[in-house]
Amino acid sequence: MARAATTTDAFNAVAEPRRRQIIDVLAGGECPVNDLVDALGLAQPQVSKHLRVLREVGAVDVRNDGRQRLYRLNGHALKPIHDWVKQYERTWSERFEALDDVLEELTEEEN
Amino acid sequence: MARAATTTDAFNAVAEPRRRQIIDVLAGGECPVNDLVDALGLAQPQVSKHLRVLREVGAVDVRNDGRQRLYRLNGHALKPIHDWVKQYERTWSERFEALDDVLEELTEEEN
DNA sequence: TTGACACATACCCATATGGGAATATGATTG
DNA sequence: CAATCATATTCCCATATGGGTATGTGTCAA
Repeated sequence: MARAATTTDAFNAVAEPRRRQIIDVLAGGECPVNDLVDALGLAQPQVSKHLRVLREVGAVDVRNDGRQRLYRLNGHALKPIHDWVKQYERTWSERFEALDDVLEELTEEEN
Repeated sequence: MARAATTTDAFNAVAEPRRRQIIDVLAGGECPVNDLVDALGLAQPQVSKHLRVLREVGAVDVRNDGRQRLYRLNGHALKPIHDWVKQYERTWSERFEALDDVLEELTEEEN
C-alpha cells in the first residue's frame, strides 16, 4: 500500500505546509483564490489543487461571487487534530509539570 | 516535487494513523518493539520502520536493554502541531464562541 | 559454538504526490 | 458574439511511501 491520500483526513491534508499557509491566510477572513495566489507566491493551479484537498476534508467552504470563488475557513475540521494532540500537552507544558509536582507531593503526604 | 518526506516534521510523521497509534501506546509508558507489534497487530518490520520515522522527527527516544530496545514517547515533538492547531480552537469551541459574544457586547456598549 | 530471540535493514512494487505547463470552464464586459 | 478575467482540470514526471518478504545484526542461553 502507498501513503494514505492527502484527502483521507485533516491530518494528511494539513501535513503539507502550503495548505497550512492557506488556512492561516483564510483565518483572516473569506478570500478569493487570487489573493491566496499572491499571499503564497505560488502558481494559481497549485493553489486551486491545494484548495481542492482542503475542501475534500472539509477544512474550507466555497461560495460563488461573480467570477470569483470565495473560500472560507471551516476550522471545525481541525478539531480531531487538536483533540488528539491535546492529550500530549502535559509532556511539554510547564503548567502541567507543575501540576504533576503538586499531585506527587499530595500523594507523598498521604503516605 | 513529490510529497514531503514523512520524516520532514511531526506533521508529516503523525499523518500516518499507525504512527499515532504507536504514540498512543507509548503514552502508557516505555515499551519494547514486540509489545507494539502485538498492540498494533502489524508485522514487526513495519513497526520498526514506523519507529524509525518517529525517531527521526524526535517523537520517540530509544534505549537498549539487553536484546530489547525500549522506546519512550517524547511528546515535546508534538508541540508545533499543538501550537498551530490551537489557534483555531475558537472556531469550534463553544467557550470561545461565548467569549466572542461577550467581547462583541462590550464593543457595542462602548459605542 | 550453536540456537533462539529481538530488532533493524534491504529489496520489490503499486500508488499518490506536488509542481510545471497547457488547456478547459464559467462569468463578465464590450 | 468575442475577448477577458478568475478559477478548475488535465497531463507529465521524479519521488517517497507503506506493506510484504527476506535477510542482517546483536544479545542471551545452553
